[in-house]
Amino acid sequence: MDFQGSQIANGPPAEPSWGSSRRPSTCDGCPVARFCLPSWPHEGEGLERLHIGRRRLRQGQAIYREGDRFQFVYAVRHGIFKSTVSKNDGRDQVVAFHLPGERFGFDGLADGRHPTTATAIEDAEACAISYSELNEAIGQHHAMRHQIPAMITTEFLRERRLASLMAKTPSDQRVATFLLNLAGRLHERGYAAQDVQLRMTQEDIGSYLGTTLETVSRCLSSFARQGYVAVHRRRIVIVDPAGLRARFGIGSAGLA
Amino acid sequence: MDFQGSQIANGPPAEPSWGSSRRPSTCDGCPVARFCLPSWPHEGEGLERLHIGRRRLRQGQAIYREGDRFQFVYAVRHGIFKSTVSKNDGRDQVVAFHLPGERFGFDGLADGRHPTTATAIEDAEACAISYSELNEAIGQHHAMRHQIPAMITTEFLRERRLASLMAKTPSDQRVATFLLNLAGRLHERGYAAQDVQLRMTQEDIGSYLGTTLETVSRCLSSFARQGYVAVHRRRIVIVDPAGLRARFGIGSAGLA
DNA sequence: CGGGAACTTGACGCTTGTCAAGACGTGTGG
DNA sequence: CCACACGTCTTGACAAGCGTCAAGTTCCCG
Repeated sequence: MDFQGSQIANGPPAEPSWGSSRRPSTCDGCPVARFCLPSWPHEGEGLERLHIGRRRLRQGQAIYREGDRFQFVYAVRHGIFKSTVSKNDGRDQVVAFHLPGERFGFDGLADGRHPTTATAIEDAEACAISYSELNEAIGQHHAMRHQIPAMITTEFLRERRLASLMAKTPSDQRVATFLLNLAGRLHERGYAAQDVQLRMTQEDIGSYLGTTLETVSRCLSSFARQGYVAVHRRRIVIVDPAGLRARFGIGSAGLA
Repeated sequence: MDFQGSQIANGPPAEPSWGSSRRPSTCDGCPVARFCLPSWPHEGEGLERLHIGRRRLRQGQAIYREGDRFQFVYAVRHGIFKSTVSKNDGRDQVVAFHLPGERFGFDGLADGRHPTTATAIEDAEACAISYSELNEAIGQHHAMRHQIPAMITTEFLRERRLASLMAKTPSDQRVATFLLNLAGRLHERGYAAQDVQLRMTQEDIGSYLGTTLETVSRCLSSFARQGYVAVHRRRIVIVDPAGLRARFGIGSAGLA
């Protein structure tokens, strides 16, 4: 059973029927709208006038690059994106993964330029929302005055947890936390909770977790030997999530 | 020469005379207003109606704690604050230091509760700004629709740089980056660029950098042996900032 | 079927965390 | 005013975790 199969067997529920078309029309029928939209005002807020562009990207293509002018914020429609910064030794450092329904690109707000490069790690699609239009909506719709800052903060707190995770934490615990968190986020999105298909390379994971691909590989092998998981290339079945959690003292809140 | 002395000799310039009292009256005569206020609208935006409370704290006192309801955002008037999260092993992890003129507390926006504890690491004073009032101002004043999100983003990007710094970076480079960045931030605020008085313990620094106090101490000793700095207890004179920067390939942008 | 990317596994050595002892400065109480 | 205690920092020795290098395997895609 590959990822496609898994998606069909245990994929996102059928799209809810929104009834009206109060939302941007592009969002009707979007399978992840319930993750992307909930923090937005729903009813008659005029949000349907927002222009939402679709961006289709092939594996490895960047949606914006470090230094690009900030114009849009993005929401993942399908596929997975990574945000990277190039370090002074020339190599890229992964600072975040973006799953379907998650938003990214806010980092450009600080000074009008993106400090990161956002790349599709597989064929993917994202919605581009003009920030200036979104900004106008803030003035017109009371509810959004709080929603936008909350949205930004939510996305950034994910990174603070990463920074906190990497401080003085053994690498096996980092990998375990990463794995359980990824499974949790995918589960929220309707995928099997214990059946994770990694879409990123171990090099990306290592970069994200501040370690090397060899260490990631060794940790996964070790988890498999101890019976916590079963690994078949990029497909990972978490046989004993509770045990893994207990082994490393990981609460259900983890890295996001 | 202690920190007080240094402050007098090379302290913040005399307070600018703002002329009008368009700003919140509390901000008149605030020595760090030019760092705290610039991203706010200045002229006739009605901001003078904001209620800004002063909070005086003694060393070690917390201004808010993990789990507290989010009501205010804060600006440092003087002194230094740290933000910490308690890890599952019971120990605290420092996630940020807040210098005079910097703002903190936005992390409560995501879900209405602060995920961190903010503590004064020395006798300090902060301004508390009601978030709901600030939020109202967004609706009324066009310029602020962008300023608030930009402010939030700026403060959070500082943490991303930390996360990025800690990934696969040797500890001496972390300490060097921390030192140069702290010196830079203090310099912007009118203090001597090469004369840093650490207000935090080495344990705090170690926690912040994901290492131990012993390693921090060893790095500082090593820098001193190599002639980059001169260390007298908590006072650090950066004798050769360019050399230190070059030694570790640190650009002028660093950890914030 | 061939080539390359991604992954696995082993061996070795350095970095750094841990434990421990001692020095220094500061505050407190007799 | 001195003595003591405590917090903070320094330094050393040792061990372990993990990064690096290297060789080999599997899988995917052309």
